[in-house]
Amino acid sequence: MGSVNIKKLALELNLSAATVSRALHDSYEISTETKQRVWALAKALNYQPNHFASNLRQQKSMTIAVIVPEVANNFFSQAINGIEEIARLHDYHVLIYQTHESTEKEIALIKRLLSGRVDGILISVASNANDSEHFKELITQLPLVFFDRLYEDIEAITVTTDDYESAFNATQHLVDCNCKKIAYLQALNNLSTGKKRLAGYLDALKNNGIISDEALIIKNCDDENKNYEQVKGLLITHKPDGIIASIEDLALPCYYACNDLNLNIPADVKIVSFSNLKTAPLLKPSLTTITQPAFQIGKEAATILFSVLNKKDIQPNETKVLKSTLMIRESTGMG
Amino acid sequence: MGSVNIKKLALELNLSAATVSRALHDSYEISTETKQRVWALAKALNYQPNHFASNLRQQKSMTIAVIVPEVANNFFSQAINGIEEIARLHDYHVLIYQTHESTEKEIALIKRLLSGRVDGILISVASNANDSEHFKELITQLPLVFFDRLYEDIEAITVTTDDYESAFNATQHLVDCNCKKIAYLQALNNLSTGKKRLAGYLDALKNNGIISDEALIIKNCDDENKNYEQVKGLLITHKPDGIIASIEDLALPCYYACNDLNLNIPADVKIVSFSNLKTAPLLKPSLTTITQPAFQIGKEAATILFSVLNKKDIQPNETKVLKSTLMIRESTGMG
DNA sequence: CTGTTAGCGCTTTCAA
DNA sequence: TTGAAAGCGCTAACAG
Repeated sequence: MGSVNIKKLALELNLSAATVSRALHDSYEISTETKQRVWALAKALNYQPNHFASNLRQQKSMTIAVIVPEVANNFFSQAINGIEEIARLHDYHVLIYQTHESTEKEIALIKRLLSGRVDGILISVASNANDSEHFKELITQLPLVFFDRLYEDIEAITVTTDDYESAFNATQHLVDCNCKKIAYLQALNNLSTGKKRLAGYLDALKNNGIISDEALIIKNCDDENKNYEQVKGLLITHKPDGIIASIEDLALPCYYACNDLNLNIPADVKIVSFSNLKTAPLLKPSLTTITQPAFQIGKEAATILFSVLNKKDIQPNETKVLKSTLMIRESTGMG
Repeated sequence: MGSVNIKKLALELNLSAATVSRALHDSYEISTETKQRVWALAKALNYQPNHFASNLRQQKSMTIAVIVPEVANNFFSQAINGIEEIARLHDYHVLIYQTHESTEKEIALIKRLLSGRVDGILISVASNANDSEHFKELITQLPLVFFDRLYEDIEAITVTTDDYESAFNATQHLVDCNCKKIAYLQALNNLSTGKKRLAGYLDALKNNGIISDEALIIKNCDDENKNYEQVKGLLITHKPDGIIASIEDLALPCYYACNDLNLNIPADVKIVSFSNLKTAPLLKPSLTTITQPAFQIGKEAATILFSVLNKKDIQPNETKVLKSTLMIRESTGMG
């Protein structure tokens, strides 16, 4: 709180506060000479504008909020990176909040944000999503863009990836590798993201005349150990020769379980996972991944949000779908 | 901007704005009955206080800033996670900024933050640190805590890990594994973090009667490919049997180079890296790591910052040093 | 081109 | 226990 404010500058320069304010904003109404004087003194005294005052006055905050389930997640941290880049371009600040996959925290957060604290929101919703009620009011009050994870019953701007197609292609890839029994590790069951991935898997099977089997579909749960036990049980009981992990965290138990059961990847069982893990190629053996363009998604979502904030004409339910990349890395499993 | 404000509540309740404000803050001066009425209406109309107005008035922002080199980094994203947890406990908001390892961006940022936008700052400085001048002013104006990466010439509160000891122990570990020629991949050369790690390595060598060799020390550069080439060159020319990577990103070129040169890890060369990579145990072969308690560091740093904000008695140069963990994972290199 | 005035929404004296 | 009034720092309308 450098107590040097506009009033002080005005006093020192024998000008009015209004003139100083205008000069600082490089207004066309102010003479070059006056501007120079103001700028010089502002610099000399290291004047820093008080954002709260100007926000209060202008009813805008030059701040956006990003709400994600977790920051410590390869996808989200990269997306935030992209968002941050665009925000800086617009001289905006970025508030980051985590829901830790809890809708309750999401609701509490959104309530807090309705106070005009931010001009817009970028959100990827919590996985235990059930009730989208809290968004109904929100979207009438604040520009909002959903990225990656969204509520289907809310008409809003969304930036997602080709979840259906990429799961479909991944499954087809396993079929092409002669897998006969392809299991699926399901997550985000409540969200369109999860539903589409599952649908892609199921349709790809059907397309190849393979009858899907409920027993080959494992539902993710919060407990890491339980996930591990489930996958291990699956491998023992049903001996699948292919597995699709619908989120990164579910690929890990596959590796551990295969190791414990002396199963060879990919000789005995091939694994494909949705993942933004940088070191996927270095895993033992390399993990074949469906990689979402996280950084790009962040950039796109932020760009659209700023278009709305700047009143560019954007459809209120504009949807952008980016492409994921299937990175096939099959090794013999011996190396 | 729910246009329901204190004035509106006051009008509706036939009270003055002052009374409503006091009631909302549960002031002892207000009758229970009035409080009840105010709370009821506030809830009914979904009143949300305007932070900017109250911040302006109270000269505090209920917001802290976190400045990190990158969000998409296993250490920093986990640290942010810890910070966020503590901030929520105190009902504070968290602004996140990235410097992308550029001191210039750091300086620009800090200037922006001097406007009273935040009540305190948690920072891990950019790696090309050279000039700490911009902090000299900052620390006189705002409570600030350095975590992990700091400027040595600034008297400030710091939360770090045992960089010297952990590098020392890692080197000793390699010596104990019969390594005779231990290389070091140096990073963060300008920072105490990097200097201490290097010193730990050098002292451990000396302690074992091993003469250190400049040629075995490779300096990190921004270019990934160049790092790879350097490491490859090191392996070809000097054939080290042990390598310490002082940051996670430098472990990767080791893996790639060894692979290209048909060198077996750890049979031909053992690798230890500072790293917070969750999948380190799954790498081909497993990576032995020095893991910093990132989440804990974030929590500690934030906790100390809030102690300062709440005027608890804290030494102006309190330093906290947490312990890293050496996670040894040696495999035959055949699996 | 510059100044005057008013007010953003809230909190805090001071007075009743 | 409540109200009136002032002001945090800034900017926008209006006037000159």
